[in-house]
Amino acid sequence: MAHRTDIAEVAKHAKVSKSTVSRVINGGYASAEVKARVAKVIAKLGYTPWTTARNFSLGRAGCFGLVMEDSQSEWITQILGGIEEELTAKHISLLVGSLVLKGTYDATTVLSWIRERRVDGLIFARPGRRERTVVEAARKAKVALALITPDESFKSGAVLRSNNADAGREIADHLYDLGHRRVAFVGGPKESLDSQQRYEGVEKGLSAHKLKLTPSNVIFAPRYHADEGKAYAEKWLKMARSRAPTAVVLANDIMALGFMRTMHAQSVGIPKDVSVVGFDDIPAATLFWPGLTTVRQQMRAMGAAACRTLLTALIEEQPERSSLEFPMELIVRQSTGSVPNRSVLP
Amino acid sequence: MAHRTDIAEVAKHAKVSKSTVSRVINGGYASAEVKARVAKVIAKLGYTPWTTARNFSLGRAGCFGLVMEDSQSEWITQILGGIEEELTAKHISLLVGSLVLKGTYDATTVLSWIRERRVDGLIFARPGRRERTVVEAARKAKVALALITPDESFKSGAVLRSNNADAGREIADHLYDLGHRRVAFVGGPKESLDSQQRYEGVEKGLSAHKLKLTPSNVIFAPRYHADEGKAYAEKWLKMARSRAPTAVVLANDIMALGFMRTMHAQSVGIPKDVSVVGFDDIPAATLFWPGLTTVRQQMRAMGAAACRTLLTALIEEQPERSSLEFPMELIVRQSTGSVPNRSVLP
DNA sequence: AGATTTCCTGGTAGCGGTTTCATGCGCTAG
DNA sequence: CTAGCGCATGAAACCGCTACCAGGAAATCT
Repeated sequence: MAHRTDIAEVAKHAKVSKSTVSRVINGGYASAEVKARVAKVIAKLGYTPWTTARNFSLGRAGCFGLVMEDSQSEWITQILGGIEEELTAKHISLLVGSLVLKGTYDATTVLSWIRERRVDGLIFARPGRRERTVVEAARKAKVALALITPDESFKSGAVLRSNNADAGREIADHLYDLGHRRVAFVGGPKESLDSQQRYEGVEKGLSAHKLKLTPSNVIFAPRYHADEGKAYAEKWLKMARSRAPTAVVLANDIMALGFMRTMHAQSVGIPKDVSVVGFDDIPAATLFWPGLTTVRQQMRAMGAAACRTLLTALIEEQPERSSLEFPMELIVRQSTGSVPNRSVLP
Repeated sequence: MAHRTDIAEVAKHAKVSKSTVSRVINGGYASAEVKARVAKVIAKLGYTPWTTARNFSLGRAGCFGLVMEDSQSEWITQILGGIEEELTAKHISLLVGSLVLKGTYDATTVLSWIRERRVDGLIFARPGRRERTVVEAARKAKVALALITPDESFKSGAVLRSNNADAGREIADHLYDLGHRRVAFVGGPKESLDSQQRYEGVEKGLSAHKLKLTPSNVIFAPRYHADEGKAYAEKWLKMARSRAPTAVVLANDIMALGFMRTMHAQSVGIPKDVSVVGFDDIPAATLFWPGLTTVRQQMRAMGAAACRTLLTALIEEQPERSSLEFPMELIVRQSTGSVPNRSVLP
């Protein structure tokens, strides 16, 4: 029963046509007098345009989609925060889908979003090789794209990436300043561009101080997992202390925490005996003791920027490719400290 | 230019009317022969109904909204997983909004969802006192409601809650079996029903073994924060070992990790010197050493159930109130162990 | 056999906005 | 004075789908 006021009713009360009301709302031609009168009626009746009808009329979905793997959900809060910031008041909504990878890759959810035209744009957080199919489908369907990824090889959409290289250099400087001369790097999978770029950054940073990452001190783990940190810890424990690295940089926080955890269990002091640096600044990084020195990505800013590019893409034609870089922020906590005495001496 | 096939085109090719095509898609009357013919044409043309148009025609939004505080985002992945499970293939989308509480409470985003009829239903994860306004607004606007909360006092919507009491009892049993006789409980804010129920559960469980939570071993911290765990750790360290609790139950994992971290720093062994139990099973609980014994909420199941109730509410009239309880699962890791020798003796 | 009932189908009317088009008005320029 | 222009307005078309209604055919019941 509860009657719902629609634009026609507003028009009737204000003694104008539907078109005029629509123009007042969306800012078309209208005399000051009419504008005021209509606004008053809208306020009195408590009218709000029905979003679904508007979207339908405009031929759009009024939605952006966010696609990420489950495992990347550490960032979800931050990305969502950034997205919300931009989308609130823009009359655009956000769909969230995680591509849960149950053994075999299944992108049907996102593909159906595209087919059913439920999204006007898609934000991919860290798309991998497997997401290429989806990205390609989106491109063909003229769905706007924003890709949060270090991978520059995508041929369409706006790419937003963190400056891994600079972050690596910053870490190298930080460790050098603390007196470290033997540094190890534990990367993620070889295919991971993040891992690759982080490695190169650290390597460059060290070489600026005439230091090298010797091959024996570099490992690329098959996956980003705490156990890989543990595995390296065990390797470290077997080394002669005089030759063991005094600082270890791991390509993400999970591995770093795995490393620290094992060291803890073996009573190796951090940072007394070895300093540790991670990447990503996941929430758990502060909960640990010692707090993990790590590098934070500007996920919030990237989420917001992704939305802005999508919004502009809805109006203007989206350019073939665009690229935007975000600096990372070194967060120094307690897991890094001065080099142990044993290694200051020759 | 790219022509988009609509239902009329399908109708033309199949030599039937639009209505018939619609019926074939949505399962109305249609002869087997017609069904087959239409299905064939749909497949050939690659036709998919446009969701926005359908929603518009059906007078709905085709969206549910998820509302949670930033601080509860530990659960977001699980809840999302459960929701997706239910919503995929149901042609309903999900909006996510976090009510970021910037000093003063601001619910405008969600209120605008309701006003603009952008959601058919709302899922609240742990609504607090402040969310009552929004819940009330939703009720008035006939938006379906699902509330994941231990609070039974909401007057409308489906309430989904974890069985904190049983979980508390299970913890008590577990600790008793390990030989613990002096147990402490660190709760969250007094107003937190979760905290309250968890306390009562542990208390009941212990009393079943003729044990008591003495008032001196019970604390309710002003907030769920790692520092509160730390504060209790400091208190514990000051106690005479012969009288200090041999096991500490903290009302959430964050506090538990804060506690463990401080103990670590003071070289108190866990579980050698004291056992620790948390609540919630946040991701970091496994990363710590020792792994934290904790209780897991079935967030995934609750998210899924929330969707199901909302979906049925869209069809039938939603009942005034309903309530559903989910068991919690005790996850025994390494932070709990046999009681230290010192306290087995009288 | 005739009267219902059940099944199948097409025409048409919305759903609630936006947008195009035609028209009218008042002003300025030629 | 009139042509031309910019602004203001209303009528009507349109977006793509579903729902209602009417009518015919087939099956079932008396």
